[in-house]
Amino acid sequence: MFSKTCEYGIKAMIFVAQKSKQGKRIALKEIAKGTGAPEHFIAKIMQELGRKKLVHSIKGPNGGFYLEAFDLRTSLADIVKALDGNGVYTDCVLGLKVCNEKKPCPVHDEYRDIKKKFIRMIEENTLGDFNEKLDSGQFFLVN
Amino acid sequence: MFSKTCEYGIKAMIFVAQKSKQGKRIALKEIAKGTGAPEHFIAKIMQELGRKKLVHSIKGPNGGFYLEAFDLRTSLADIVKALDGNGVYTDCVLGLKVCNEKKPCPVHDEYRDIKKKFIRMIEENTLGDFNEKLDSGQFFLVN
DNA sequence: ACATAAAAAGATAAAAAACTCTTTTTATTC
DNA sequence: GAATAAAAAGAGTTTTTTATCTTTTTATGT
Repeated sequence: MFSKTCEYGIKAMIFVAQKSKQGKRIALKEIAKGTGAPEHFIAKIMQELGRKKLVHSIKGPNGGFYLEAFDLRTSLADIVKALDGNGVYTDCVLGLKVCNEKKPCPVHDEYRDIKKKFIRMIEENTLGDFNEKLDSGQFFLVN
Repeated sequence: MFSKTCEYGIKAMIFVAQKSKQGKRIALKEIAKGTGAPEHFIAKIMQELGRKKLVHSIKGPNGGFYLEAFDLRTSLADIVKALDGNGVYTDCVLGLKVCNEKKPCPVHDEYRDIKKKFIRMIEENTLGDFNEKLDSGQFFLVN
């Protein structure tokens, strides 16, 4: 579904969002531990998310990654688009280059609805939502 | 979503099903052309599908791949399982090792319904269905 | 200013997926 | 039974993804 890069990225953003709420900055090492991602790999991912302004960071002692309150409005879709591109929106399930309403692939019609729901899911779930749900023990991020 | 291997495999099976209906055997070269897959690559894929008995073949002149009437009951899910494994059934969208009803990931509940629909889609669409729909011009397999 | 702690950047390596080439086996037809 | 046509099998290459290692830059506290 998502690339490993994207999976790690999502987990990391949720993790940072959580800690960030307490006004803390989080070091790569902690993010790696907290998400189960290899440290240097998650470093690259955070850099990319940083370039795309989805997360912020400060170098040096007491530095680390953090989110502004503002950033809690970031949706899963934003992260996915930043790391995996727009494939979720544009690609045919069967990988056909030509597949649209006029020239539908064998499952195009049936998939339309599924795709719509999936996109709604990633667009409507924000880091802020996850923070709240996590507080109330409604879900877990286990490795 | 699916691996390239799987995408090619699905297209190839639909293609063979179509031709097979006319009692023809189809050579790799034709399958490659018909699906846009590299010939030697689709060869490997057909071999694997052959081992798993989803398609049959005969060597030598006038040989090629074909399906029995029986095989038209093969579903997309059968092909996906043969080539990509059971990930679609078992894996968490976020790639978490632990994600279930007791320890749900952040989008587990919402994804449950989507997954269910997706699985229904691949299980209920068979090669036979595609043959029929194709005959009535309801869909296309373009590259 | 210096030591230190952290991220950023760059380069490299390992693993997996996608793709290709060559040889062997099997069936067919003449 | 020789020539031929096709798939099967095996080995190899390329590309992409995932992961690691090293160096540089930047900020902080003393």
